[in-house]
Amino acid sequence: MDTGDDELLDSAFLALADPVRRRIIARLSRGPATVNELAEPFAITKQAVSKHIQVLEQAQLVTRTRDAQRRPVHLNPARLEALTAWIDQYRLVREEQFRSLDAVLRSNAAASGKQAKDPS
Amino acid sequence: MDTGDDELLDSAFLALADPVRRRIIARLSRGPATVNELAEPFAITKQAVSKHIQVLEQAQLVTRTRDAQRRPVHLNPARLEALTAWIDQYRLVREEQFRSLDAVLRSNAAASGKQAKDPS
DNA sequence: TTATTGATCAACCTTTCGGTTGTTTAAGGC
DNA sequence: GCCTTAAACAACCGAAAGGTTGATCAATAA
Repeated sequence: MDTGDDELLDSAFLALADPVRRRIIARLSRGPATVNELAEPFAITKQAVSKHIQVLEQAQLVTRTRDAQRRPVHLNPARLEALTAWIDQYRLVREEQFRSLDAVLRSNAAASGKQAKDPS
Repeated sequence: MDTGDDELLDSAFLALADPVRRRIIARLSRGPATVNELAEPFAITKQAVSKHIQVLEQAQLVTRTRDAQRRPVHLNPARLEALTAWIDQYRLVREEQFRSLDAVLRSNAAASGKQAKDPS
């Protein structure tokens, strides 16, 4: 389960590490779209866009449904949430430590009766 | 400014798309560490770990200070926050639309007087 | 000064990524 | 049936990623 998580995080963060794919995500946040629609704003071939979508799909950031010969792409917000959850797990720990350190510094300054390194 | 943002997002998401670098982030969330300390748990060379840290540094996810001959690495929570901000920007939009769609479906079901596709 | 320790630099190798062109599949429209 | 359209598949190419080994630099300790 650990390794599976790892691979999902690998592929998801890698998927977001490309401006084309981030713009696709941005577009899909306003609703589903087909490959042709998604490819339209870009100066690259439709095949290249199709590959980008495959990367997003493998990361489970998007899913595809069938609608006649069209294959609309949908955003999967749950996977995006998993990424923010991972980041916040460590970001918040560190920020809390900053606050604690700050508190210690203030406490020491008060106990010593001298001014701390406060630039004011 | 836009392109700069793009490149920062590129490098930051790419930096997180590797299990070694994510473990380094996890370690640094508990406090600064040197390259040797960071390299210890891994089965790869110190040089490889040094490269990983350079990737994190270029993405501004970590910074380095000088302490005699040691060069401790520090986590930069602000950059992590920028990533969650980017993700949430689109995740929340989409989730709100889901709620709206749900409301429309419920409304239509009520107006038609027939049962909706409610599985209950 | 010399040796030691912590860390980077440099070259090289293999794999993967982003892109192309060209071909095939699948579903509708006529 | 045939033709058009949406999209995937396949082979290929250049650039970059992740790893190695070996040499170098910078700061301390002897």
